[in-house]
Amino acid sequence: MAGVSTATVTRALSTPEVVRPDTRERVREVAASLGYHPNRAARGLITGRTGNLGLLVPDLANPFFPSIVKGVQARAHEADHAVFLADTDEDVAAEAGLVRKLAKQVDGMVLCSPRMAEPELRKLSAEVPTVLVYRRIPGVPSVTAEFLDGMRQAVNHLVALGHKEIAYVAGPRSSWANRERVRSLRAVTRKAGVELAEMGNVAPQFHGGVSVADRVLAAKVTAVIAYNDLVALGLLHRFAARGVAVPGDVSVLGFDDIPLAEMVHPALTTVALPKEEAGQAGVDLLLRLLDGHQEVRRELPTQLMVRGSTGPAR
Amino acid sequence: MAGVSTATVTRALSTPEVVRPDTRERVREVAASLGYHPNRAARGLITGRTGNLGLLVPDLANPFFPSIVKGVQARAHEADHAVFLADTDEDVAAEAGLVRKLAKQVDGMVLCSPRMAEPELRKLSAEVPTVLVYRRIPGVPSVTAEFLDGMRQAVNHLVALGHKEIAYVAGPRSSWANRERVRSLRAVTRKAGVELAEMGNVAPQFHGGVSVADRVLAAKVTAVIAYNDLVALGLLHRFAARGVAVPGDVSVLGFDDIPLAEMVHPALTTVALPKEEAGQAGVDLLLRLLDGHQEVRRELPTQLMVRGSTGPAR
DNA sequence: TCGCTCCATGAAAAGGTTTACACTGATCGT
DNA sequence: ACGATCAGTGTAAACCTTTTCATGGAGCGA
Repeated sequence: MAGVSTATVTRALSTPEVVRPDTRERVREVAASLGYHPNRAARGLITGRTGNLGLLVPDLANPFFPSIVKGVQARAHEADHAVFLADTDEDVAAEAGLVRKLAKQVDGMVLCSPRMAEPELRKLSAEVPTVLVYRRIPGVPSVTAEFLDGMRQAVNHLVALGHKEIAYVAGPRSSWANRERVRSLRAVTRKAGVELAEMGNVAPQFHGGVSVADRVLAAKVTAVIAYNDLVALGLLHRFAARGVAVPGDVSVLGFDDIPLAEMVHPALTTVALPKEEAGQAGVDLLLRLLDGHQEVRRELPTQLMVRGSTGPAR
Repeated sequence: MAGVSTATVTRALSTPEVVRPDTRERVREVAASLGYHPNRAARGLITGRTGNLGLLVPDLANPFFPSIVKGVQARAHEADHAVFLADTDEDVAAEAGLVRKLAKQVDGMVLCSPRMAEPELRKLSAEVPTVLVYRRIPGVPSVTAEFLDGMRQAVNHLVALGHKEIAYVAGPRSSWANRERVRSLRAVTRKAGVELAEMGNVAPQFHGGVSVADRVLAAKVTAVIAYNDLVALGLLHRFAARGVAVPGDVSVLGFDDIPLAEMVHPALTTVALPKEEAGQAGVDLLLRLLDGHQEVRRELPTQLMVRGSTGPAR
């Protein structure tokens, strides 16, 4: 319709600088008037790039993840990539299979804090360009946050309030994030001369916090740090039911800063992890990886959000 | 490698019954040992089916939607389809564009309560097979819930508790769901002889509830039904801050039954809408639509969840 | 034994792009 | 005025499947 060959059409659209300006404009106008867009499947066939990214999350119902998905989504669309989403429903066994299935149709994958074992994950990352979000494995590009610094802020805050004995409610043993948090917390409390009572491991969910709340009280601590906000909310819930005042009797501190943290009463003091930013950074790293660059790792800052659930020690 | 042509390979894998059993097995073994899987893009080129579905949600940060996404996701994977996710960030203007971009790469789209204007939506559904979730438009397949019945349960519950004057905090004017809820609520309250005070419209979010809470109190009602749970939680938050007892002074009732509803104190009484089920049903309808069946509409049941935020009228 | 049917398989086209290569005409230097 | 260069464009192959059509051989009835 523009009186040119298909080759010129393709050039006018994807490498505009090589066609004469008037031809280019004509082609583009006709394309627009026809609503023509190149078929991505056909293009992928020859370029080897699909323009699609895969994103894997363990459980979208955990409010931590939707924010990450949003970040990935937004950044990917900016870069004109579409996003395949897979939710494993915390099914570790299914994870690898899902990734492999998706791998065929994408240029690369963003894996969001998978529980998968390290060797498996490493193998996967050799098969398909992969970026890890909130998990770190040597040699695999990853986005994480400064857990150590976050913990330091949290503990310093509690110390400043006069707390000397702190409980930590641990998350799943197989979770990398939990191991990191424990490690950071031990280091920080040792340095601060604070006594640390570890308990758990609980499921990283509301009911996990509910189930461990009574043990926390029995430990006679004046403050408790939870693996994440959901667990902290579970603690708050059970404390309220037992008539334990927060922060009067015990201070509660979470991790993640999910939206709910602000909505409950008392609002939850928590260490905010970058979520949308992490998703965006994940996509950035992945796209750069696809372009041959080899940026290995990015570590984002954390920020203590002081709200109502922490106060002076009893 | 199996000593057969590509044609036989494709047959052995996709229409096994037409090749001789021994050939079939040989091909399959070789395929497995090579880790061969047909390239979906190339297949799509000729079959016209991509095996991909598109899913559009207005805001993944609204806890109502992740559940739906999970449902869509799960059902799609069962049917061996992958899911493209798009989050419009409540940007109505971008919605149609996003859908059109995605439309090229998918067999069909599940549109989750889009704000888009009806004519636009109708046009879109002519361009690409479409199923609407939580929105109904004549002639377009859709999945909704029995709002009227849900409202009846809610109002009957309040009436049984002795409430005679009820406020409704409306959601966005452009939202179909809001219009439905208002319509149902008016019908039900009229029949029950209950006085209805409507206020709003507010954003369907926590801060929407916070911002309207004082007006609700000023209206001197004994119970309030919120557009959705987030708004209800906003109300609870502000009531708590003002020292208004729930349900002592005022009963609060939400809509949706998002996970948070159970986690706050007092736990929120709410009308549960099927979420995962709606997502699954959406995929079911879409797949059936793609097979030429024309199931037009599905309406799922709702269920009042009585929790702590409602009690006898003051 | 002949001809027919039917089953299993192969050859080739088709699907919508991109890209290597070839070609044309104009510009430039001499 | 001639050849070389270069910009702009077209031709055709390639990407990886699926599917239509053709082919060959076996089985069967007469």
